[in-house]
Order: sequence, then structure tokens, then C-alpha cells
Amino acid sequence: MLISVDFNSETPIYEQLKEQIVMGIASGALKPGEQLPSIRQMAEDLGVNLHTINKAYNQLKADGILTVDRRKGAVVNALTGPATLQQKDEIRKKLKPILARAICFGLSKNEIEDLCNDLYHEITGGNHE
Amino acid sequence: MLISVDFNSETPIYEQLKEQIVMGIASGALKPGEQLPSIRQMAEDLGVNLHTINKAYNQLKADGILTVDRRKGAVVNALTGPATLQQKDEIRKKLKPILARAICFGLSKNEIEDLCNDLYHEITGGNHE
DNA sequence: CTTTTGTTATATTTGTTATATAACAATTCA
DNA sequence: TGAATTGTTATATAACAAATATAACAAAAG
Repeated sequence: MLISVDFNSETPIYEQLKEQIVMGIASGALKPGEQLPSIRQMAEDLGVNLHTINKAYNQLKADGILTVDRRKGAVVNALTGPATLQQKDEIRKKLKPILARAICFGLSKNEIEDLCNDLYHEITGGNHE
Repeated sequence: MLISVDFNSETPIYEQLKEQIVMGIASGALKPGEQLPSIRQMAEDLGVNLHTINKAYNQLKADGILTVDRRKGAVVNALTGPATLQQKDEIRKKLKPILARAICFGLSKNEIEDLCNDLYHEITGGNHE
């Protein structure tokens, strides 16, 4: 998994990290049980501070996406089952203002459906059944 | 259009404002040509600073969603046609990390489709054909 | 003529992001 | 066992964004 950081981006570095790790898992590039570089290693590779990596890892840990212990470092979790109600609700809350904006821009229902399908396939690339 | 602000929210006040105005337009509660309260009026109503409202209005102006001049204040724009490529691309970029997260949580393609359709109807509520 | 409008400018406070160090206990490895 | 590496925690600092407080201006409305 290649991870890169854009220092000129509006999105915080630790958010960029989270997004790329999540993208890696969703695409299948990162599989359950797979191990991420140590926070110090990753920090050195990307040229950022140790705490920035730590923040990203720990937020993903709080999300249940990573497990991080002192022995194996950060490890990708396996799915524990179907998404919880809280998880679905979080996605819903994040999606809503973006869809409203899309509608504002004049996107039709079909265009939104197509866009979501396109993105789904762009992300999974054939994996995830 | 009733607008409210959560001072404890993670999302900045001016972002909350933008989201609610966009939601109002997408739902049909705000129609093209309709006029929003002046920045000072809105600031007083919500108990926030004039500049916070100004920032929200001006960013929506930059998005082409509002027109704001000295005579009529902030006015909702009519759709100028189908969404531009830049607009579609912006929606795409914002949607992608959220969909990746949904997939990470174990949401299936169908669940994502259903969620988007649900939200579409929840937002438009029967309007927008 | 007074009031209200959007606009612009400056200054200040607060919270977030990111960095720089430093230390600690637990674990790994030679 | 001893050295190195791990995640964790703490503190201090710099840079930036968000929000507020004032103030002033020209344009438009009443």
C-alpha cells in the first residue's frame, strides 16, 4: 500500500491518512490481518510527525477499523458482521449534505445513482463480490 | 425557511449555514428568486457575528448558488442548465471517501444504492420530479 | 436625510493542526 | 541479559482557521 500526503491540501494530513487507509481496505489492497508500518516508520516515510500518524491510527482504532497493540502495531480488522445502525447513521449524516448539493447543482436522481455506482466500482475494482 | 445553529457541533457555523441553505433549495423550501434575510438580520436572529453569515453567503455566491447584491440582498439562483463537469467532479471527490468508509463498514452495493435513494427522497420529498 | 444594505479593514480570542522533544513500560531481537 | 523498537503519554510551541468585536465606507431604500 502506497500512501502519500499533499501538504498543500485543505484536508488535514491525519484525515488524508485515514481516507487512504480506508480506501485501501475498501479496495482490497489492504486485507484483514494485514499490518501497517509502525507510527515512527510511517512518519519517517511521509516526512511528518509521529503524532500525526498516531492520531490517524487511533481514530481508525476508535472506528473499529484497525486494531493497534504494542506487539503487532496497527492491524487491519476483519468485518465483524453487517454494519451497525450507528455506522449506517453516520454514513447517512455525511452523505446527506453532499446529495443536497448535488441536487442543487441540477443532478438528477439517475445521475446520482450512476455516480454512486461508478464510484462503487472504481473503489472496489471488481472485488467485494 | 427556518435556520438553526448548533454551537457545540464539530462543523463550523458557516458550514452549517451553507448546508441548511443548500438543503432548503434542494427540498424546494427555497425557490429561485426567493430572498434570504440580510446578513445583519440573520446574524441577529441566530445570535452569531455578521461576518459568519457573510462568509456563508459569499461562498454560496462563489458556488453560483446565490446572487448577492446591495439592493436585493441574497437571492436564490435559478438553475442555469445541467450540472457542469467541475460540479460533478466536486461531488465525486466528496462522495468517494464516504463510500469507501461505507464499504469498510460492510455496506453492500445494494445497501448503498438504497441509502442514496432514501436520502434523495428524504431531501426532495416528492418535489424535483 | 436617515436608515439599512453589502463590503472592507483591523484586532482579538479560541480551538485545531502539526511539529519538536522527551520520557515510560512493554515487547522484540541479537 | 542488553540493545533496539514498539505504542503511549506529556509538555511546549508555532501556524492556521473560526468566530467575535468594532469601525468605517459607499450605495440604495425609506
